Amino acid sequence: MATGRTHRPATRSRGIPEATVARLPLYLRALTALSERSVPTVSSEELAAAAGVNSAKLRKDFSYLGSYGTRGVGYDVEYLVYQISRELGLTQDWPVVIVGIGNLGAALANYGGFASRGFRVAALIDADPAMAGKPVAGMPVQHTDDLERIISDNGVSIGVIATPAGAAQQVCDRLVAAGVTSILNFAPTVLTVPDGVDVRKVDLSIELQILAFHEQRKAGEESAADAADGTATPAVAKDHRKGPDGDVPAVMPA
Amino acid sequence: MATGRTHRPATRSRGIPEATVARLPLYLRALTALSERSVPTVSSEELAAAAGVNSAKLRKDFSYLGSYGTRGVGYDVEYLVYQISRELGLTQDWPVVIVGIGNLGAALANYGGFASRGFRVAALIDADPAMAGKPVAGMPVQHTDDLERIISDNGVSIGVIATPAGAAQQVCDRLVAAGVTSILNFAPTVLTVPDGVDVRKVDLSIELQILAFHEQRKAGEESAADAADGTATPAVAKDHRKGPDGDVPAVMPA
DNA sequence: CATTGTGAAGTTCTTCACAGCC
DNA sequence: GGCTGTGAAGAACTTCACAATG
Repeated sequence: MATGRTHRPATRSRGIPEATVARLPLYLRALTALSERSVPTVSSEELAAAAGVNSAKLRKDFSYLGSYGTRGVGYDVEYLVYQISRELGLTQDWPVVIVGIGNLGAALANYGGFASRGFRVAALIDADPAMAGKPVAGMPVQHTDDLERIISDNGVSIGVIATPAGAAQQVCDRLVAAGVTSILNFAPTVLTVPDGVDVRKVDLSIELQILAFHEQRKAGEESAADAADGTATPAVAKDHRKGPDGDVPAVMPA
Repeated sequence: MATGRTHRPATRSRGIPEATVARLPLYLRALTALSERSVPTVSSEELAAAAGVNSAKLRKDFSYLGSYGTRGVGYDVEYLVYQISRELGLTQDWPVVIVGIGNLGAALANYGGFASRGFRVAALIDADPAMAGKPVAGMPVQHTDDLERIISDNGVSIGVIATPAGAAQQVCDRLVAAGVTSILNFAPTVLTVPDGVDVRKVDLSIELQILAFHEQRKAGEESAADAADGTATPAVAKDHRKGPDGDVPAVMPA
């Protein structure tokens, strides 16, 4: 399955676990906040709390990057910010295109979090001719016809798909053919891509469905046996919000 | 510090693995598409392809729900749709509130994927007095002052936070105090909640950072494979994304 | 006999617990 | 003394492979 892999001596990192990679941005965000407050060093315990993970996990994660801490002291904030940024490839500029400028696409275009992390929105692309030229987030929307040229001219390797589900695969194919090798997909559909292309997906309704599952679990402990029943009994499950809050008070943020 | 311990793995006897729960919405989406095409039955192989997972995993996932298939034949589409919907708690109506009606909040309010999955946007809430009364997605924005009443009146147990990072924790505390027990957080900050409250997180810039990491890795290995010869033939690709997916694209460890 | 359902093996991730160092 | 770094144990998840079965 793994295509012929060659050594990549550029970075010393020998395979950082995917789970760790997924947390690095979290650490980076917490560290950036500390940096802005001019905090010079931080312990794994403090940083872990700020990032919402446990300290053993954080230390283990950092151990994959190298030994960047000082025993008895902690980690140098600035130094860590730099190391993690470098590891994530954020020391360079990544031009991205957003395809599909509907409500979500426009919101993404306006989202400040991209620019502040080394991502530059190079172009906004939409299939609707009526959108062409219209300014969104201070930049004119361009037509899909020019997709290939835009990708090429700007050296874009990361594309964001915010089109309706029906158009996503087609857009994806064109992005990939034009040279894009990483895609962030907001369309609620499974994208098929060639080897070597990374796809991450964000599905808003899926997140809610997962919450609903757990919510349902909380709602009642009474019905014990309603599982592998087999009988398709049209559930009459009625929405029954839990009692008038008689529970835990909000946690006090430090 | 954050909550000392935020356990959730209280997986009782009949607990469905979290990784499986995260995939159920994916299966449901694929099944719904088949259902609309009036396909009566589907094999694990076919359904797995449509959902972007491998068939062994899918069968294993379904085995946690019960024995809903027929050996030699496959799964009854309608029946599975019902069973998964029930398992996810989608046979009931879930009123949700969206707090923070900026670009993203408005996009979420307009997102059709919620309604079609049993989620009903019960109210839009914003702290800006200028927004109050303004219609967004055909419904008037209400002021934060009324948050508690809105939650209570509508029996809301799921809240979506789309405010700036600085306001998120405060909004979260109020939602929780008012009775919300599941939160979908779009603000780029770690939320601290009492035990019993679920938080899922979607962070757009984190997703891009993870892509950037892999993108950086690719730089160096010449992709002799898919030269863009115009044939955007998506070979049977693998959506080799890793991670807790359901859980990690943007999942909060809690 | 095609396909499910599932023990068992394999892999990845998390947590523990403590040696090692400042 | 305080805190990092990490081997090892443990838990969760994935994949294999094949018996079971309609």
